[in-house]
Amino acid sequence: MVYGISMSQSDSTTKAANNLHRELARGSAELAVLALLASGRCYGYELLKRVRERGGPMVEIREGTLYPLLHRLEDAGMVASEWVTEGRARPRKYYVISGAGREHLALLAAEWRELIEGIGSLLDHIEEERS
Amino acid sequence: MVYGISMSQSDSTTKAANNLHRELARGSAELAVLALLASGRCYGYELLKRVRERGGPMVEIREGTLYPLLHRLEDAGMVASEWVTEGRARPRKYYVISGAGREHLALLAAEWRELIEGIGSLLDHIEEERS
DNA sequence: CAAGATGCCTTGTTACACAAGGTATTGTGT
DNA sequence: ACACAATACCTTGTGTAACAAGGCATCTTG
Repeated sequence: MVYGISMSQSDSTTKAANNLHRELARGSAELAVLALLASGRCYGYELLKRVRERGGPMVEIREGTLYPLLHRLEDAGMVASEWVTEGRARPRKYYVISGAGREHLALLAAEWRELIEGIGSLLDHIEEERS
Repeated sequence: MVYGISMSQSDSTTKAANNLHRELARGSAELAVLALLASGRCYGYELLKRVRERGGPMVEIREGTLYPLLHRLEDAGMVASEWVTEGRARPRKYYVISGAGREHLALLAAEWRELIEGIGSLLDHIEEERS
């Protein structure tokens, strides 16, 4: 009505409410993957499982997210990859973090801490007002 | 080359490294705005200043981000708006958080805590390996 | 022999963040 | 009087990550 958009309110409301939690975790996939690779080399499918085990419900990574991410990181020189065939198993593409990758991880982790602090201070503020 | 974009690799590398910190903070704008509005009504320009003061360097919000966000929140019923003209000053559009907005804020805050925990457990894990 | 797990990948869609631009008023410095 | 910054709202176009959905191929299990 105000902006002349031909969309019912219930639709936009539902959409907004359902999808928003995805936005919060945006960009965290990169931090998660680099953090895991800092512990040792992994192949893609392995990363998917590890994130699922240790990352909790908000850090889920899908295949359609992970593989393009790994390719971006490799193009940027943050990781290197290597195909490994063990015995009769299917070939796996192992990823290893590079020096630049570790530096970038340190930067990302620092920014992550700053973000936590910033949001935390905004959230703490409501608590004060309400008490 | 890979994506058909006429961009040298050094450019794309630089770009990736520089812009990634924006991705981490993605989606946090909504949480920040709702948190501020939970303390009391605000107008847009005021929100920009408050986030700058209390949000820290990672929670910066630009005008081109804030105003569409407020409109989305209003369309979704999370906030209500009201034009107020005080004396001879320029009219201000005040936003007030709604009941649904508070519920949504609580949900977002809970998800935020889960995200912190998940990423935290992944980051702690490297510390262990390296010690 | 079918179905699921393993393991890699891509294309198309969606949604947000932002740079850049616009409009208009008020206050400040010279 | 005039320029400039601050106030205060807004939009369009571009970039990009996340994802759903799909594909390919092998191995294991019922």
